[in-house]
Amino acid sequence: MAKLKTERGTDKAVSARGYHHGNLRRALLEAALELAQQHGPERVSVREAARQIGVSPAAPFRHFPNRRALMTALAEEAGERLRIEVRKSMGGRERSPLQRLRLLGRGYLQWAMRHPSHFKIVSARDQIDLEGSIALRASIGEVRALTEQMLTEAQQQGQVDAAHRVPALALLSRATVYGLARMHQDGHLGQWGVAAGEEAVAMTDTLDLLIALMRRGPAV
Amino acid sequence: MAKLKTERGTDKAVSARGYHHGNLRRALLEAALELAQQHGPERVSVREAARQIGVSPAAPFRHFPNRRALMTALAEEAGERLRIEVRKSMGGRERSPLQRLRLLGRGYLQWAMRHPSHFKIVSARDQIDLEGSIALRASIGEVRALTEQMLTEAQQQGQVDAAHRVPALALLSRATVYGLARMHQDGHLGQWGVAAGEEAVAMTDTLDLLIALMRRGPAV
DNA sequence: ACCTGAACACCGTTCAAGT
DNA sequence: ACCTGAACACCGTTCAAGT
Repeated sequence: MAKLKTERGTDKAVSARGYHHGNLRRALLEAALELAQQHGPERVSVREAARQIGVSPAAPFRHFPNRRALMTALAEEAGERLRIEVRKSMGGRERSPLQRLRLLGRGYLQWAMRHPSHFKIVSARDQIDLEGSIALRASIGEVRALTEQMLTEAQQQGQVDAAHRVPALALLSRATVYGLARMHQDGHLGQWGVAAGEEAVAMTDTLDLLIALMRRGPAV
Repeated sequence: MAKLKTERGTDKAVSARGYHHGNLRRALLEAALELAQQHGPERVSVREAARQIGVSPAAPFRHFPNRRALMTALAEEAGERLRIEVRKSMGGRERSPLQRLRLLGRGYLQWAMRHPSHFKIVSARDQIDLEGSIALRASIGEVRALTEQMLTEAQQQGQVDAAHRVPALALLSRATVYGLARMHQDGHLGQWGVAAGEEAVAMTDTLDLLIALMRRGPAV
Protein backbone atom coordinates (compact mmCIF):
# COMPACT_ATOMS: atom_id res chain seq x y z
CA MET A 1 0.00 0.00 0.00
CA ALA A 2 1.39 3.43 -0.89
CA LYS A 3 2.41 5.59 2.02
CA LEU A 4 0.10 8.54 2.56
CA LYS A 5 2.08 11.71 2.97
CA THR A 6 1.07 15.06 4.37
CA GLU A 7 1.86 18.13 2.33
CA ARG A 8 5.11 18.58 4.17
CA GLY A 9 6.20 15.06 3.38
CA THR A 10 6.16 13.62 6.90
CA ASP A 11 4.63 10.21 7.43
CA LYS A 12 2.88 11.13 10.64
CA ALA A 13 -0.71 9.90 10.65
CA VAL A 14 -3.16 12.79 10.28
CA SER A 15 -5.63 11.36 12.76
CA ALA A 16 -3.24 11.53 15.74
CA ARG A 17 -4.31 13.92 18.53
CA GLY A 18 -2.26 16.54 20.32
CA TYR A 19 -0.31 17.94 17.39
CA HIS A 20 -0.65 21.46 16.06
CA HIS A 21 -3.21 20.09 13.65
CA GLY A 22 -0.90 19.56 10.68
CA ASN A 23 -3.08 20.98 7.94
CA LEU A 24 -5.39 23.54 9.38
CA ARG A 25 -5.55 25.47 6.13
CA ARG A 26 -7.04 22.53 4.26
CA ALA A 27 -9.37 21.71 7.15
CA LEU A 28 -10.62 25.30 7.24
CA LEU A 29 -11.41 25.29 3.53
CA GLU A 30 -13.33 22.05 3.90
CA ALA A 31 -15.26 23.22 6.95
CA ALA A 32 -16.05 26.54 5.25
CA LEU A 33 -17.32 24.74 2.15
CA GLU A 34 -19.53 22.54 4.27
CA LEU A 35 -20.97 25.58 6.04
CA ALA A 36 -21.56 27.25 2.68
CA GLN A 37 -23.40 24.18 1.47
CA GLN A 38 -25.58 24.20 4.56
CA HIS A 39 -26.60 27.86 4.85
CA GLY A 40 -25.06 29.71 1.92
CA PRO A 41 -21.67 31.41 1.63
CA GLU A 42 -22.76 34.63 3.32
CA ARG A 43 -23.28 32.73 6.53
CA VAL A 44 -19.90 31.07 6.66
CA SER A 45 -18.25 32.14 9.90
CA VAL A 46 -14.58 31.79 10.69
CA ARG A 47 -15.38 31.09 14.33
CA GLU A 48 -17.83 28.34 13.45
CA ALA A 49 -15.33 26.71 11.09
CA ALA A 50 -12.70 26.81 13.83
CA ARG A 51 -15.18 25.38 16.31
CA GLN A 52 -16.05 22.45 14.06
CA ILE A 53 -12.38 21.62 13.61
CA GLY A 54 -11.83 21.95 17.33
CA VAL A 55 -9.37 24.80 17.21
CA SER A 56 -9.34 28.22 18.86
CA PRO A 57 -11.12 31.17 17.20
CA ALA A 58 -7.80 32.90 16.60
CA ALA A 59 -6.09 29.95 14.90
CA PRO A 60 -7.54 30.53 11.39
CA PHE A 61 -5.92 33.94 11.21
CA ARG A 62 -2.52 32.27 11.10
CA HIS A 63 -3.52 30.84 7.68
CA PHE A 64 -5.79 33.51 6.24
CA PRO A 65 -5.32 37.21 6.96
CA ASN A 66 -9.09 37.67 7.17
CA ARG A 67 -12.43 36.12 6.37
CA ARG A 68 -12.42 37.46 2.84
CA ALA A 69 -9.16 35.66 2.09
CA LEU A 70 -10.70 32.38 3.22
CA MET A 71 -13.69 32.91 0.95
CA THR A 72 -11.43 33.92 -1.94
CA ALA A 73 -9.39 30.73 -1.56
CA LEU A 74 -12.65 28.79 -1.67
CA ALA A 75 -13.69 30.68 -4.81
CA GLU A 76 -10.35 29.90 -6.44
CA GLU A 77 -10.93 26.18 -6.00
CA ALA A 78 -14.47 26.46 -7.31
CA GLY A 79 -13.36 28.56 -10.30
CA GLU A 80 -10.76 25.96 -11.19
CA ARG A 81 -13.34 23.19 -11.12
CA LEU A 82 -15.67 25.22 -13.30
CA ARG A 83 -12.88 25.87 -15.78
CA ILE A 84 -12.08 22.15 -16.02
CA GLU A 85 -15.76 21.23 -16.38
CA VAL A 86 -16.28 23.73 -19.17
CA ARG A 87 -13.20 22.53 -21.05
CA LYS A 88 -14.30 18.93 -20.76
CA SER A 89 -17.86 19.52 -21.92
CA MET A 90 -16.79 21.29 -25.13
CA GLY A 91 -15.33 18.19 -26.68
CA GLY A 92 -12.74 18.25 -29.45
CA ARG A 93 -12.34 19.64 -32.94
CA GLU A 94 -14.49 16.97 -34.51
CA ARG A 95 -17.41 19.23 -33.58
CA SER A 96 -18.29 22.54 -35.23
CA PRO A 97 -17.25 25.76 -33.41
CA LEU A 98 -20.83 26.86 -32.80
CA GLN A 99 -21.69 23.43 -31.45
CA ARG A 100 -18.69 23.61 -29.15
CA LEU A 101 -19.75 27.06 -27.95
CA ARG A 102 -23.14 25.63 -27.16
CA LEU A 103 -21.59 22.77 -25.22
CA LEU A 104 -19.39 25.23 -23.35
CA GLY A 105 -22.46 27.18 -22.23
CA ARG A 106 -24.31 23.99 -21.40
CA GLY A 107 -21.39 22.76 -19.31
CA TYR A 108 -21.33 26.05 -17.42
CA LEU A 109 -25.08 25.98 -16.76
CA GLN A 110 -25.06 22.36 -15.67
CA TRP A 111 -22.15 22.91 -13.34
CA ALA A 112 -23.91 25.92 -11.80
CA MET A 113 -27.04 23.83 -11.26
CA ARG A 114 -25.28 20.76 -9.91
CA HIS A 115 -22.96 22.65 -7.61
CA PRO A 116 -25.03 25.60 -6.40
CA SER A 117 -22.78 26.29 -3.42
CA HIS A 118 -19.66 26.38 -5.53
CA PHE A 119 -21.37 28.60 -8.06
CA LYS A 120 -22.63 30.87 -5.31
CA ILE A 121 -19.11 31.23 -4.00
CA VAL A 122 -17.53 32.14 -7.34
CA SER A 123 -20.26 34.66 -8.02
CA ALA A 124 -20.45 36.14 -4.51
CA ARG A 125 -18.46 39.17 -5.46
CA ASP A 126 -19.09 40.99 -2.17
CA GLN A 127 -17.50 38.16 -0.21
CA ILE A 128 -14.37 37.58 -2.28
CA ASP A 129 -11.45 39.58 -3.60
CA LEU A 130 -11.59 39.07 -7.35
CA GLU A 131 -9.06 41.78 -8.16
CA GLY A 132 -6.58 40.26 -5.72
CA SER A 133 -6.85 36.73 -7.05
CA ILE A 134 -4.77 35.94 -10.11
CA ALA A 135 -5.93 32.31 -9.98
CA LEU A 136 -9.60 33.25 -10.17
CA ARG A 137 -9.02 35.76 -12.92
CA ALA A 138 -7.06 33.14 -14.84
CA SER A 139 -9.93 30.64 -14.64
CA ILE A 140 -12.44 33.19 -15.87
CA GLY A 141 -9.95 34.34 -18.48
CA GLU A 142 -9.69 30.88 -19.99
CA VAL A 143 -13.47 30.58 -20.32
CA ARG A 144 -13.51 33.91 -22.07
CA ALA A 145 -10.65 32.92 -24.39
CA LEU A 146 -12.46 29.72 -25.36
CA THR A 147 -15.65 31.64 -26.04
CA GLU A 148 -13.92 34.12 -28.32
CA GLN A 149 -11.99 31.35 -30.06
CA MET A 150 -15.16 29.42 -30.89
CA LEU A 151 -16.85 32.54 -32.21
CA THR A 152 -13.84 33.45 -34.34
CA GLU A 153 -13.75 29.98 -35.86
CA ALA A 154 -17.52 30.02 -36.36
CA GLN A 155 -17.20 33.22 -38.35
CA GLN A 156 -14.30 31.83 -40.40
CA GLN A 157 -16.38 28.80 -41.29
CA GLY A 158 -19.42 30.92 -42.13
CA GLN A 159 -21.56 29.63 -39.24
CA VAL A 160 -21.92 33.14 -37.78
CA ASP A 161 -22.33 36.39 -39.67
CA ALA A 162 -18.90 38.06 -39.79
CA ALA A 163 -20.53 41.49 -39.65
CA HIS A 164 -20.70 41.28 -35.87
CA ARG A 165 -17.61 41.85 -33.73
CA VAL A 166 -16.35 38.79 -31.86
CA PRO A 167 -15.94 40.55 -28.48
CA ALA A 168 -19.54 41.76 -28.72
CA LEU A 169 -20.80 38.26 -29.54
CA ALA A 170 -18.71 36.88 -26.69
CA LEU A 171 -20.09 39.38 -24.20
CA LEU A 172 -23.64 38.60 -25.32
CA SER A 173 -23.00 34.88 -24.87
CA ARG A 174 -21.46 35.41 -21.47
CA ALA A 175 -24.21 37.76 -20.27
CA THR A 176 -26.86 35.24 -21.31
CA VAL A 177 -25.24 32.29 -19.61
CA TYR A 178 -24.27 34.21 -16.49
CA GLY A 179 -27.71 35.81 -16.38
CA LEU A 180 -29.43 32.43 -16.58
CA ALA A 181 -27.23 30.93 -13.88
CA ARG A 182 -27.83 33.97 -11.68
CA MET A 183 -31.58 33.96 -12.25
CA HIS A 184 -31.58 30.33 -11.24
CA GLN A 185 -29.51 31.00 -8.15
CA ASP A 186 -31.46 34.11 -7.19
CA GLY A 187 -34.75 32.26 -7.57
CA HIS A 188 -36.03 34.44 -10.42
CA LEU A 189 -36.84 31.73 -12.95
CA GLY A 190 -40.27 31.03 -11.47
CA GLN A 191 -41.18 34.67 -11.99
CA TRP A 192 -40.31 34.29 -15.66
CA GLY A 193 -42.65 31.44 -16.38
CA VAL A 194 -40.39 28.49 -15.66
CA ALA A 195 -42.24 25.71 -13.83
CA ALA A 196 -40.58 24.05 -10.84
CA GLY A 197 -38.45 21.15 -12.02
CA GLU A 198 -38.21 22.60 -15.54
CA GLU A 199 -35.26 24.87 -14.76
CA ALA A 200 -32.67 22.71 -16.51
CA VAL A 201 -34.56 22.43 -19.79
CA ALA A 202 -35.57 26.09 -19.74
CA MET A 203 -31.98 27.17 -19.28
CA THR A 204 -30.56 24.98 -22.01
CA ASP A 205 -33.44 25.84 -24.34
CA THR A 206 -32.67 29.53 -23.84
CA LEU A 207 -29.03 28.93 -24.63
CA ASP A 208 -30.04 26.97 -27.72
CA LEU A 209 -32.24 29.84 -28.80
CA LEU A 210 -29.32 32.25 -28.62
CA ILE A 211 -27.14 29.86 -30.63
CA ALA A 212 -29.94 29.55 -33.21
CA LEU A 213 -30.21 33.32 -33.52
CA MET A 214 -26.44 33.60 -33.95
CA ARG A 215 -26.34 30.92 -36.63
CA ARG A 216 -26.41 32.48 -40.03
CA GLY A 217 -29.67 31.72 -41.77
CA PRO A 218 -29.86 30.23 -45.28
CA ALA A 219 -27.81 32.48 -47.54
CA VAL A 220 -29.92 35.13 -49.25
CA MET B 1 -49.80 77.30 2.09
CA ALA B 2 -51.10 73.76 2.51
CA LYS B 3 -50.70 72.25 5.95
CA LEU B 4 -48.08 69.53 6.07
CA LYS B 5 -49.47 66.51 7.79
CA THR B 6 -47.72 63.52 9.26
CA GLU B 7 -49.00 60.09 8.32
CA ARG B 8 -51.25 60.04 11.33
CA GLY B 9 -52.79 63.36 10.42
CA THR B 10 -51.47 65.39 13.35
CA ASP B 11 -50.02 68.83 12.71
CA LYS B 12 -47.17 68.41 15.16
CA ALA B 13 -43.88 69.57 13.67
CA VAL B 14 -41.58 66.65 12.91
CA SER B 15 -38.46 68.44 14.07
CA ALA B 16 -39.60 68.78 17.68
CA ARG B 17 -37.50 66.85 20.23
CA GLY B 18 -38.61 64.52 23.00
CA TYR B 19 -41.44 62.74 21.20
CA HIS B 20 -41.54 59.06 20.38
CA HIS B 21 -40.01 59.95 17.04
CA GLY B 22 -43.21 60.10 14.97
CA ASN B 23 -42.08 58.23 11.91
CA LEU B 24 -39.34 55.83 12.83
CA ARG B 25 -40.25 53.43 10.05
CA ARG B 26 -39.55 56.02 7.36
CA ALA B 27 -36.40 57.20 9.14
CA LEU B 28 -35.10 53.62 9.33
CA LEU B 29 -35.62 53.05 5.63
CA GLU B 30 -33.76 56.26 4.84
CA ALA B 31 -30.89 55.50 7.19
CA ALA B 32 -30.63 51.94 5.83
CA LEU B 33 -30.54 53.23 2.25
CA GLU B 34 -27.78 55.65 3.15
CA LEU B 35 -25.76 52.88 4.76
CA ALA B 36 -26.29 50.69 1.70
CA GLN B 37 -25.05 53.51 -0.50
CA GLN B 38 -21.96 53.88 1.64
CA HIS B 39 -20.81 50.29 2.12
CA GLY B 40 -23.20 48.05 0.19
CA PRO B 41 -26.45 46.42 1.30
CA GLU B 42 -24.77 43.46 3.00
CA ARG B 43 -23.24 45.81 5.52
CA VAL B 44 -26.43 47.57 6.54
CA SER B 45 -26.84 47.05 10.27
CA VAL B 46 -30.04 47.61 12.19
CA ARG B 47 -28.08 48.84 15.18
CA GLU B 48 -26.13 51.34 13.12
CA ALA B 49 -29.33 52.67 11.53
CA ALA B 50 -30.87 53.07 14.99
CA ARG B 51 -27.72 54.78 16.22
CA GLN B 52 -27.76 57.31 13.41
CA ILE B 53 -31.36 58.15 14.10
CA GLY B 54 -30.63 58.42 17.81
CA VAL B 55 -32.91 55.66 18.96
CA SER B 56 -32.30 52.52 21.02
CA PRO B 57 -31.10 49.31 19.32
CA ALA B 58 -34.39 47.62 20.14
CA ALA B 59 -36.65 50.31 18.69
CA PRO B 60 -36.47 49.19 15.03
CA PHE B 61 -37.98 45.83 15.92
CA ARG B 62 -41.25 47.54 16.73
CA HIS B 63 -41.50 48.43 12.98
CA PHE B 64 -39.79 45.50 11.28
CA PRO B 65 -39.91 41.97 12.66
CA ASN B 66 -36.28 41.44 11.65
CA ARG B 67 -33.44 42.75 9.55
CA ARG B 68 -34.60 40.89 6.47
CA ALA B 69 -37.99 42.65 6.62
CA LEU B 70 -36.21 46.01 6.64
CA MET B 71 -34.17 45.06 3.60
CA THR B 72 -37.23 43.69 1.83
CA ALA B 73 -39.09 46.96 2.38
CA LEU B 74 -36.11 48.77 0.88
CA ALA B 75 -36.15 46.39 -2.10
CA GLU B 76 -39.86 47.02 -2.61
CA GLU B 77 -39.25 50.74 -2.97
CA ALA B 78 -36.35 50.15 -5.33
CA GLY B 79 -38.35 47.67 -7.41
CA GLU B 80 -41.17 50.17 -7.76
CA ARG B 81 -38.78 52.85 -9.00
CA LEU B 82 -37.28 50.44 -11.49
CA ARG B 83 -40.72 49.48 -12.76
CA ILE B 84 -41.64 53.15 -13.27
CA GLU B 85 -38.34 53.92 -14.99
CA VAL B 86 -38.70 50.99 -17.37
CA ARG B 87 -42.27 51.98 -18.26
CA LYS B 88 -41.23 55.54 -18.92
CA SER B 89 -38.26 54.70 -21.10
CA MET B 90 -40.31 52.50 -23.43
CA GLY B 91 -42.30 55.36 -24.86
CA GLY B 92 -45.69 54.93 -26.54
CA ARG B 93 -47.21 53.06 -29.45
CA GLU B 94 -45.78 55.39 -32.04
CA ARG B 95 -42.66 53.23 -31.82
CA SER B 96 -42.28 49.69 -33.14
CA PRO B 97 -42.56 46.81 -30.64
CA LEU B 98 -38.96 45.72 -31.09
CA GLN B 99 -37.77 49.29 -30.64
CA ARG B 100 -39.82 49.54 -27.47
CA LEU B 101 -38.32 46.29 -26.20
CA ARG B 102 -34.89 47.72 -26.83
CA LEU B 103 -35.78 50.89 -24.91
CA LEU B 104 -37.16 48.79 -22.07
CA GLY B 105 -33.84 46.97 -21.78
CA ARG B 106 -31.92 50.17 -22.11
CA GLY B 107 -33.97 51.80 -19.36
CA TYR B 108 -33.32 48.83 -17.11
CA LEU B 109 -29.57 48.90 -17.76
CA GLN B 110 -29.31 52.65 -17.30
CA TRP B 111 -31.25 52.53 -14.06
CA ALA B 112 -29.00 49.74 -12.77
CA MET B 113 -25.93 51.80 -13.63
CA ARG B 114 -27.20 55.09 -12.25
CA HIS B 115 -28.55 53.63 -9.04
CA PRO B 116 -26.13 50.86 -8.16
CA SER B 117 -27.21 50.68 -4.54
CA HIS B 118 -30.87 50.36 -5.43
CA PHE B 119 -30.06 47.73 -8.01
CA LYS B 120 -27.89 45.88 -5.54
CA ILE B 121 -30.76 45.84 -3.09
CA VAL B 122 -33.35 44.46 -5.53
CA SER B 123 -30.94 41.80 -6.70
CA ALA B 124 -29.56 40.84 -3.27
CA ARG B 125 -31.66 37.74 -3.03
CA ASP B 126 -29.93 36.44 0.08
CA GLN B 127 -30.85 39.57 2.03
CA ILE B 128 -34.49 39.94 1.07
CA ASP B 129 -37.63 37.84 1.13
CA LEU B 130 -38.77 37.76 -2.48
CA GLU B 131 -41.35 35.03 -1.96
CA GLY B 132 -42.92 36.97 0.88
CA SER B 133 -43.20 40.25 -0.97
CA ILE B 134 -46.20 40.62 -3.23
CA ALA B 135 -45.14 44.19 -4.05
CA LEU B 136 -41.74 43.14 -5.31
CA ARG B 137 -43.14 40.25 -7.28
CA ALA B 138 -45.68 42.61 -8.83
CA SER B 139 -42.99 45.04 -9.98
CA ILE B 140 -40.97 42.24 -11.57
CA GLY B 141 -44.17 40.80 -13.01
CA GLU B 142 -45.01 43.99 -14.83
CA VAL B 143 -41.58 44.14 -16.46
CA ARG B 144 -42.04 40.57 -17.60
CA ALA B 145 -45.54 41.29 -18.94
CA LEU B 146 -44.26 44.25 -20.94
CA THR B 147 -41.41 42.18 -22.35
CA GLU B 148 -43.75 39.42 -23.51
CA GLN B 149 -46.23 41.94 -24.89
CA MET B 150 -43.58 43.65 -27.02
CA LEU B 151 -42.35 40.31 -28.34
CA THR B 152 -45.88 39.17 -29.19
CA GLU B 153 -46.57 42.37 -31.08
CA ALA B 154 -43.19 42.16 -32.81
CA GLN B 155 -44.09 38.69 -34.07
CA GLN B 156 -47.54 39.84 -35.20
CA GLN B 157 -45.95 42.64 -37.18
CA GLY B 158 -43.34 40.35 -38.67
CA GLN B 159 -40.39 41.99 -36.90
CA VAL B 160 -39.47 38.74 -35.15
CA ASP B 161 -39.63 35.22 -36.55
CA ALA B 162 -42.86 33.65 -35.25
CA ALA B 163 -41.19 30.24 -35.17
CA HIS B 164 -39.73 31.01 -31.73
CA ARG B 165 -41.90 30.85 -28.62
CA VAL B 166 -42.54 34.19 -26.91
CA PRO B 167 -41.74 32.96 -23.37
CA ALA B 168 -38.40 31.65 -24.62
CA LEU B 169 -37.59 34.94 -26.34
CA ALA B 170 -38.64 36.80 -23.19
CA LEU B 171 -36.42 34.67 -20.98
CA LEU B 172 -33.48 35.17 -23.32
CA SER B 173 -34.03 38.93 -23.25
CA ARG B 174 -34.29 38.94 -19.50
CA ALA B 175 -31.26 36.75 -18.96
CA THR B 176 -29.18 39.01 -21.20
CA VAL B 177 -30.21 42.24 -19.50
CA TYR B 178 -30.03 40.83 -16.00
CA GLY B 179 -26.71 39.19 -16.82
CA LEU B 180 -25.24 42.45 -18.09
CA ALA B 181 -26.44 44.38 -15.06
CA ARG B 182 -25.07 41.69 -12.77
CA MET B 183 -21.74 41.52 -14.55
CA HIS B 184 -21.47 45.26 -14.16
CA GLN B 185 -22.36 45.12 -10.49
CA ASP B 186 -20.14 42.13 -9.80
CA GLY B 187 -17.21 43.81 -11.55
CA HIS B 188 -16.89 41.19 -14.29
CA LEU B 189 -17.06 43.46 -17.32
CA GLY B 190 -13.36 44.31 -17.20
CA GLN B 191 -12.58 40.60 -17.46
CA TRP B 192 -14.65 40.46 -20.63
CA GLY B 193 -12.77 43.10 -22.52
CA VAL B 194 -14.72 46.17 -21.53
CA ALA B 195 -12.44 49.14 -20.85
CA ALA B 196 -13.02 51.29 -17.77
CA GLY B 197 -15.51 54.02 -18.58
CA GLU B 198 -16.89 52.07 -21.54
CA GLU B 199 -19.33 50.02 -19.49
CA ALA B 200 -22.41 51.96 -20.57
CA VAL B 201 -21.77 51.70 -24.30
CA ALA B 202 -20.69 48.06 -24.04
CA MET B 203 -23.89 47.16 -22.24
CA THR B 204 -26.22 48.96 -24.63
CA ASP B 205 -24.25 47.67 -27.63
CA THR B 206 -24.71 44.13 -26.37
CA LEU B 207 -28.42 44.71 -25.96
CA ASP B 208 -28.58 46.16 -29.46
CA LEU B 209 -26.79 43.09 -30.78
CA LEU B 210 -29.42 40.80 -29.26
CA ILE B 211 -32.20 42.92 -30.76
CA ALA B 212 -30.45 42.78 -34.14
CA LEU B 213 -30.21 38.99 -33.95
CA MET B 214 -33.89 38.76 -33.04
CA ARG B 215 -34.96 40.99 -35.91
CA ARG B 216 -36.00 38.91 -38.87
CA GLY B 217 -33.55 39.30 -41.70
CA PRO B 218 -34.66 40.26 -45.21
CA ALA B 219 -37.30 37.74 -46.30
CA VAL B 220 -35.78 34.83 -48.22
C1' DA C 1 -48.64 52.79 21.38
C1' DC C 2 -43.99 53.30 21.17
C1' DC C 3 -39.43 53.30 23.11
C1' DT C 4 -35.45 52.18 26.58
C1' DG C 5 -32.01 49.30 29.10
C1' DA C 6 -30.10 45.37 29.88
C1' DA C 7 -29.21 41.00 28.53
C1' DC C 8 -27.99 36.80 25.46
C1' DA C 9 -25.66 34.48 22.06
C1' DC C 10 -23.25 35.47 18.50
C1' DC C 11 -19.44 37.83 15.13
C1' DG C 12 -14.20 39.27 13.11
C1' DT C 13 -9.90 40.42 14.65
C1' DT C 14 -5.75 41.39 17.67
C1' DC C 15 -2.20 40.21 20.76
C1' DA C 16 0.40 38.55 24.46
C1' DA C 17 1.54 34.22 26.06
C1' DG C 18 2.20 29.29 25.71
C1' DT C 19 4.19 24.68 23.39
C1' DA D 1 6.14 27.59 13.68
C1' DC D 2 1.72 27.20 15.14
C1' DC D 3 -1.91 27.60 18.52
C1' DT D 4 -4.51 29.32 22.93
C1' DG D 5 -6.93 32.63 26.00
C1' DA D 6 -8.60 36.66 26.78
C1' DA D 7 -10.02 40.79 25.19
C1' DC D 8 -12.30 44.51 22.12
C1' DA D 9 -15.71 46.35 19.39
C1' DC D 10 -19.15 44.90 17.05
C1' DC D 11 -23.83 42.18 15.56
C1' DG D 12 -29.42 40.60 15.69
C1' DT D 13 -32.93 39.82 18.75
C1' DT D 14 -35.77 39.44 23.11
C1' DC D 15 -38.07 41.15 27.00
C1' DA D 16 -39.29 43.45 31.07
C1' DA D 17 -39.92 47.98 32.29
C1' DG D 18 -40.75 52.81 31.43
C1' DT D 19 -43.50 57.12 29.25
